[in-house]
Order: sequence, then C-alpha cells, then structure tokens
Amino acid sequence: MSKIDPARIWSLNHRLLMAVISSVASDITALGLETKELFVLADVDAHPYPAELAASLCIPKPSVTLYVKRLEAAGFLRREIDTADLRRHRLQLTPAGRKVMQQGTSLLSQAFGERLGRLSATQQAELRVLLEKMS
Amino acid sequence: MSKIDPARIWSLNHRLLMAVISSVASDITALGLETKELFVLADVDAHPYPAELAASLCIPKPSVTLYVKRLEAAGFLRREIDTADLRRHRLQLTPAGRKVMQQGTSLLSQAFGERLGRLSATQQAELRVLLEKMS
DNA sequence: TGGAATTGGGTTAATGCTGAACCAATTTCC
DNA sequence: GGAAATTGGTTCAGCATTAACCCAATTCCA
Repeated sequence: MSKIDPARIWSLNHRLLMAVISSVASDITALGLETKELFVLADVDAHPYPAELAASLCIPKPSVTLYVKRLEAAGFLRREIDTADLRRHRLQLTPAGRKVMQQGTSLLSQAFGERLGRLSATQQAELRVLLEKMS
Repeated sequence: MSKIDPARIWSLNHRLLMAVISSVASDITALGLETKELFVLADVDAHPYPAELAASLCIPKPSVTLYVKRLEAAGFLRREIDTADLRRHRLQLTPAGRKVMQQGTSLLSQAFGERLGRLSATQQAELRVLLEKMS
C-alpha cells in the first residue's frame, strides 16, 4: 500500500464528481434548469436564506442573487421578506420547483448510483460515514 | 442505517471538495496561478495533450486552449508540435512549472489532509480504494 | 489513390460569473 | 439614545468561460 497523498485523493474524487455531473448536465438543462441552479433548489429547504445558501454552497453572494432571480422568474421559487428581520428574504420552493428539483436530483442519483453500484452495500454505507466524518 | 441516496452522497462530497478548494484558492493564486490552471498543470504529466486534458478534466477545449496559453506565457509550460502527428501539441512542464505545481499541490494536500486526518490510516486507505473503484 | 469522416487545436462572439462598491436593516456598545 | 460596526442583499463593470464555427492533419475505406 503506497503512502497516502491527500491531493491525489482530492483530485481523484473531484474528477469523479465532475464526470458524473457533466454526464447529466444536458438532461438537467432539459428540465429548464442549470446545474448550479439545481444545487440551489436542492438546498433551499435546509438553507432558506440567500446568505446561508452562499455559505453552504461556497458560491459568491452575487451569484446567489442571480440564480434566485432566475429561479423565481421560472416559478420554481417564492421569495418573501422575513417579518422578523426586514433584510432577510425567506425562500421557499413552489410545487413546480419541488417537482423539478426532485427530477433533477433523481437524474443525479441515477448517474452517481451507477458508480456507487460498483461498491457493496456495506462499502456504500462506509463511504457515507467517511464523508460525513470529513464534512 | 437509513437508505442510501446517491444524490445526497454526491452532494455531501461535492460540498466537501468545494469547501476545501475555496479555502486554499487565495493561497494558490498567490503562487501566480488560478486553481483551474493548477489542475491542468497537475495533469500534464499524465495527459500531455490538450485534447486529453480536456477529456480528463471535463473542461471544454477552448478553456484548455486558454489555460495552456496562459501557462505557457507564465513560463510554466512548454509546447511543441508532435513530430508523429502534426496536429498534436505535446505539452511539458518547465522546471518552474513543476515547482509551482508541487507548491500548489502541497497547499491542497495540506487543506484536504486536515479533513482526511479525521479518519484513521485504514479508513483513509479504504476511502481511496472506494474512490478508485468508482472512477 | 482520393474523397469523406474524424480528430486536434484555435478563434470569436456571446454568455456567465464575480469583485468591488453600494444601500438598508440590525446589532453593538458607550 | 445614537454613532459605529455588522449583516443581508443588490447592482454593475469587467473578466472568465464556452458554444458555434473554422482549418489542417490524419484516418478510413471504397
């Protein structure tokens, strides 16, 4: 067993994720959604404020503004001022937004599931544990 | 143990990698290098032709053209026409290029190593095995 | 052999993204 | 209370990226 080189693992991992996402990118855009926008949609339930989304997804704030604007225009997102803090804009998926988010997520699951399928069920569970530990 | 959702694992993993890379981005640019350019530099030994780089890194060809042009201008890369196939441009790291690539890689290793350090040596090895299996 | 198809790489015009600067609401703290 | 600092969000100018198209070299195959 050769010595562990963190950058090598990072790179290997990065390549894997990029290959998966670019393999489904066209199917995702066919839903009327950019991949970056899908990430936002998929994270709105957990982080319903733009600033939180930016931090959670490591995206600059102006980009979030832009994505949210597009998603709202597309009818996937609703935006309302938070009554407790008039600076904050609380975001919420519309039914259409939730549906398209689930469809996009499903595409991603299918593509990544193909790779995951090369592992045993135990290994898949182990992988998740390892990733959670590092997160 | 809850059911495995591939998209969830993908997303968890993606977030982890993005957090790591954005934490070192400024240090990397301080080397006179953009992060995308570092990826290219780090892959030149394995894939010495632009088309190979594009495929390997999931980057569009015009982007590779641009990165290579910048890297060559910075003196990190040499480019020569392949005598066997006059269309191909064989790329090669210069000593300066290799040095800066190692420095950049080292920064990435340090940052990701912090996360990896939360795992035991066996778990780190296991992670690599799992990723390689999926690649 | 030689035309069609493929492949490597580049150019350009258009689009996407983001750093810097900004405003408004809130919080801090004297 | 109220000036200063912080935080949420936006705007815009400028840079980064890429889709569409191009050319030249190579390969395929009749």
